[in-house]
Amino acid sequence: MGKGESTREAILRHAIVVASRVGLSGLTIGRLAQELDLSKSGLFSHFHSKEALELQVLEYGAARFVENVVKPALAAPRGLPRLQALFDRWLTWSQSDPSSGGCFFVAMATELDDRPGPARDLLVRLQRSWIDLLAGVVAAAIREGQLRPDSDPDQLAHDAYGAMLAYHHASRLLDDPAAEERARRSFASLLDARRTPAS
Amino acid sequence: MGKGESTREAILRHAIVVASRVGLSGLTIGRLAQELDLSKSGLFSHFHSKEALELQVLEYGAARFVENVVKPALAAPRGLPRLQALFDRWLTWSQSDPSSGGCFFVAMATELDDRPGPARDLLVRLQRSWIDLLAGVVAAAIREGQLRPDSDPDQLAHDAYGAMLAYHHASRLLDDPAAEERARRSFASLLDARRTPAS
DNA sequence: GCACCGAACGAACGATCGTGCTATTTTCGG
DNA sequence: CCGAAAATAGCACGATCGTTCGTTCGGTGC
Repeated sequence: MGKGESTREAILRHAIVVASRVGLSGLTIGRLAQELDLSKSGLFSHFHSKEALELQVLEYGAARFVENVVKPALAAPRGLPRLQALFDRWLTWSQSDPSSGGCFFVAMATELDDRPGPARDLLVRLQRSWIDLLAGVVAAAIREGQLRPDSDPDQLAHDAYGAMLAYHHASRLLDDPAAEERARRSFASLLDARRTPAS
Repeated sequence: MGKGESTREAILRHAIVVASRVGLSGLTIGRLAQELDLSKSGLFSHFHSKEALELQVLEYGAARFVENVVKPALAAPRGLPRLQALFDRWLTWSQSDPSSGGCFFVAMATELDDRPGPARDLLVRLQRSWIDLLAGVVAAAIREGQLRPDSDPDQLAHDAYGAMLAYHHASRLLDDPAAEERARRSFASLLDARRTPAS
């Protein structure tokens, strides 16, 4: 890995933390340069435009999400255990180090939902594939006979996302100490309502 | 209502629409002035500071929410009907006119959750009182014997908020045409899981 | 008719935004 | 160890940010 590549990664790593807190529009070249002890132009030359920086931040975030949430959870046996592992990792990711501003993608989702452009398009693709992944694991759990066959995988994926968003809201805005417990309860209820009697 | 008061209200009315889309930080004095055919300084003189403008926008949004969601729903008989009316009105409010950027408070919540200051403090108070109101109506439904007595009102309020956030995400970011249907289903499931056999 | 006041305007401020140029330094293969 | 290439710095630009100041204009009370 050349020098340029390593500083580029350092930039992106820090940019994610900043963007989680102040959004992509609040993510400033000047601020980024100052906090990383670089010159504005030196940092800028890695990306050639603000928009390219934003896209790379999104892609880097997605890569980290796959690395820390998806990949480890896929080690769990398919069906319900894998679904539970995904949710657990997801929750852990949302907490992450306290310095980080919660789940990066939650912040991006509400910022970009009204801002057309390549960044929004990319985020939509990423989020769709994540929800589809969730729904796929749900479908597997149905095939395994762990969830009732009339369960709607997309609806469950949608509701699981809602539980995460509610957790984020309660935890980060309202400082509710019971937020994590509530999130786990929400998710457990979603599963219980669909569980087969046998399982 | 004097001249000043009426233009101040026109400013706030438009500011809410803008802020729903681009956030409070994206809400610019210059932009606001341009879109309302005022001079920057003329508009500014109504508020004396950007922060005061932000606070008034939040307060104005809260007043509109109470007017359009809370007050009409309180006309429904207490207990479950009132809870359902609140959710229905809430959903309608989130859709509102298509020009508006979805639920104003959803946008504010994720923007301000990592930005300490008076604006965040005010928003936290507003959101807490809204969730407490929801929980109160749930508690009434329990006393009425419509929901099982072991139901946790705070958890249900929390989950209802999650359903709204998931709706917002699916509808505004993912352009999911089934978003509204999913939101209604989510909320119905929340109630069904807690309904008393008799009701 | 004169004094006053609220409302709005135009111009300017320092700061910061993203973005180009041109040097200068640093890195690294031969 | 040298020279090409990559990485970074320095400086400047037009635009826009929030904010301040002095001024103008229409209306209202005395």
